[in-house]
Amino acid sequence: MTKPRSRRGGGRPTIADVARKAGVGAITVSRALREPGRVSEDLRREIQAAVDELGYVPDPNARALASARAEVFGVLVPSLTNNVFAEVVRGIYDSLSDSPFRIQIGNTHYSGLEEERLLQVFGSQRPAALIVAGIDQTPGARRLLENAGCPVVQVMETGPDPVDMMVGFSHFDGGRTAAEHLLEAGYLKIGFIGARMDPRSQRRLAGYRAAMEAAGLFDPRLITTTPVPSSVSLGRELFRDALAKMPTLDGVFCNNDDIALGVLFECRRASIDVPKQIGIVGFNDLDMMQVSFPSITSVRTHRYEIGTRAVAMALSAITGSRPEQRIVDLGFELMRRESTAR
Amino acid sequence: MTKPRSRRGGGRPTIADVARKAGVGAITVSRALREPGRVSEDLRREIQAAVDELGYVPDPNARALASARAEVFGVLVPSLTNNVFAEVVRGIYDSLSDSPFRIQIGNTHYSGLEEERLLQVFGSQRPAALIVAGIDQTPGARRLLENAGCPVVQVMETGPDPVDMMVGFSHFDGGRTAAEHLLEAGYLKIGFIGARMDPRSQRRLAGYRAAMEAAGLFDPRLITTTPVPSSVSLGRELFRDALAKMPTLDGVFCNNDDIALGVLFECRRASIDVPKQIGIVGFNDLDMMQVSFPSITSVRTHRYEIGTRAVAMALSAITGSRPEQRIVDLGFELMRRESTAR
DNA sequence: CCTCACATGGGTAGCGCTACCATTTGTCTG
DNA sequence: CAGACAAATGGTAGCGCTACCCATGTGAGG
Repeated sequence: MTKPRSRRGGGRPTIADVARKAGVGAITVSRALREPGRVSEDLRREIQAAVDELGYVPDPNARALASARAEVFGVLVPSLTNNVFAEVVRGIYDSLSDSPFRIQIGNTHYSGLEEERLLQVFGSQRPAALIVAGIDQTPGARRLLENAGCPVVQVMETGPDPVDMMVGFSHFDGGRTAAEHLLEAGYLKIGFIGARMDPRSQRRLAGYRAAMEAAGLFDPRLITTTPVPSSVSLGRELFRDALAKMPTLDGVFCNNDDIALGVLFECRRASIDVPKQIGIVGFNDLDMMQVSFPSITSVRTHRYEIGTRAVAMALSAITGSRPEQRIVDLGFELMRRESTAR
Repeated sequence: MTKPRSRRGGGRPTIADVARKAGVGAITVSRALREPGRVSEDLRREIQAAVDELGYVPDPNARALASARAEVFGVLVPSLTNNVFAEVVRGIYDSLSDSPFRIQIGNTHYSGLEEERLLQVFGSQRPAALIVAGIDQTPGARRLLENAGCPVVQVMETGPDPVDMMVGFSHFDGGRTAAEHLLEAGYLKIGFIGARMDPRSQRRLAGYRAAMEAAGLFDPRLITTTPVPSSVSLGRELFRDALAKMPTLDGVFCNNDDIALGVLFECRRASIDVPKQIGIVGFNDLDMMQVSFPSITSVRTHRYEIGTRAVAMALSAITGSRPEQRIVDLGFELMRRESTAR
C-alpha cells in the first residue's frame, strides 16, 4: 500500500526529510551544513531548525561515497600501550576533537607486513590524511603511502626522504647526547641496555656508539639488548645480565625510561649506589623520572607536540596550503638529575 | 568521446571491473568475497584471480551504505594514556585483528557530555558494536546506546543494570579487599589517596570506607583526593599532604599504582621505612609493582582480558547467538608483596 | 532597454556496493 | 517422466549523499 519509507535504512531521518521539512532542495541542506556561507541567512536558520527537530545526523558513509573522501585520519602506531605512542595519539586526538574528522588507529605491532596490510585497509576508505610512526616503511608500504592521494605525515623521527611530511627528532643525536653526558660526568664503562630494538632504538644505539667510539671507550660487550618488549621488570633482568657480563660497569644508557627504572630498582636492591657506583640515563623523560629516588636523568622528547604538530601540518595540507617546512625537527632536551650527579 | 571510466572515483578498480574481468555478475563477486560458500569453487577461483590481478579492495563506505551496517567497532574510553584503558584497548585490537572489523576509538576525557557527543557521531555510522568504559552513562548517552541497534558492551565495571552486556569487576570489593589486607597486616591509621576521582575510584573509596568502618577505624581526615589526573609525581605530593594532615598515618591504599609509586619514592626520600612505618597498597598491579624496591602490594585487575572478553561477547551477539551470561565478572586478585609485609 | 556578472537555489546523475527477487540448471521424488 | 525443490547466478533498484551543471533573480553597466 504505502510504499515503505525506506526499505533498508533504519528509518533514521535523511537529508531528504530535512529538505522536505524546511521546504528546500536536498542539495541546499547539504550546502547549509558544509558551506554555510553559500546559503542565505534565512534558509540556514530554517534548515537548522529542521535538523534539530528531526535529530538529523549526516551519514558519514554516504558522504564519503559521494564525495570520494572520508573525513577520517588514519593513524598507524606500533604499540598502543607504549606510553610514547599513547602520548602522540593523545596529541592527535586533542588537536582533532573540534574538527569533523574521525580517527582510526591501527596497531602494527612493530611489523612491516602488518603495516602494509593496515595501509591497504585504511587506503580503501580514502582517508583525509595518514599519520604513520617511523620512517622505515617497507617498499610496499611506501608505495601505498605515496599513492594514498592524501597528506601523509611520518612522525617520531626525522630523516632525509619524507613521503610527504615529517615531524620528529633525531634519535641518533638523542643517543649520542645521553652517552656524552655520562662521559662528561666521568663515567667510563658505560653500557647500553635496550629492549625491543626497533629502528629508532637502533639509531639511539648508533648515537651511543658514536659517542663511545669518539671517546675511545667503545666495547661491544657493553651492549645488552633483546627483541622482547620493554618493561620495568625486563630492565632489571637486562641490567643483571649486563653486570654479569661486565662487572666493572659504571654507567648505563637505557633505551627507555621503563628500563631505566628497572635498573634503578635493581641497584637499590643490590645496594649499588646511584650515582656513585653507577650512573643511569633514561630516554623519553616520563613523569616518574623526576620523582624517583634518586631522580633519573633522561632525554626528554616532545611526544604530545609531535601529535599536535602532525595534525596541524596535515590540516593545512588538506586546506590546500602545504606548510613551507615539510620536515619539522622538534628536538629533545637532556634533563640532568641525581642519577648522574657524581 | 570515450565516456570517462569514472567521473569522481580515483580510478581504482571497482567490483564491476572485477566482474567484467572474471566474466560474471557484480553480485557474484560480492558474494564470493563475503559468503564464499554460496559460490561454486570454479568461479571463486576465477574471481580471486581477477581480484588479485586488479588489486581490488572493496570500498567500505559503499559497503556500509548499501548494507546499512559498517564493519566498525566503536570504542569509548575516558583516557588514552592511562595504562589501564590502553590495556583494554590492546585486548580489543588483538581480538579483532583477524576479523574484517575496523576499530574507532573515542576519547571522552572523563566527560559525560563528550561521551554523548561521540556516541552521536559513532551511531551515525551504524557500527557493528559499541564498547564503552563504565556504567555511569548520562541518561542521554544511555538512550543513544539503547537505540544504537547493535550489541553494546559496558566494560571495566559490573553493575545491576546493563544496557546490553557487561564485562568488568567490582571496584567496591577491590577497594575493600585492599583496606582489609592492610588491617589484617596490623596497620591502623590507613589513609586513602586518590587522584581523578572518577566513578570507579569513588567506588574503590567506598569499599575502603566500608572496611574501615567495619573495623571502627574510619576517619574522614584519612582521605586525600584531588580531581587532577593521576601521576607518579602527584602521588608524592598527595602523600605529603596526607602526612601533614595526619602525621600518625601508618598505611595508605592508593587509588592506583602511579600514586603508590609516588608514595614509595617519597618514603625513600624522607627515610620512612616501608613496610615498617608505612604500608602501601596500589591498584591495578602494573608490571613495575613487582619490580620496585620494596615491591608493592597491589590489586591485580584483568584489563587485557576485559578487552578480549568484550569483543568475544560482541562478536557472538553479532552472529546472532547472544551469550547466555550478559554480565561477566572477571574479578581481581590481591598480590601481597613487600610493601605490606610487616 | 538589454546584457552581463554574481549570488542563490535546484535537478539530475551518479559514488560502489548489496538487498531483494528472478532465472536457470540439475537433482530428487513419487 | 512430470513436478518439486534446491543450488547457483544474475538483474534491478536503491542506500544517502554530493559533484556537476543549470535556472532564476538581482543589480550594475552600457
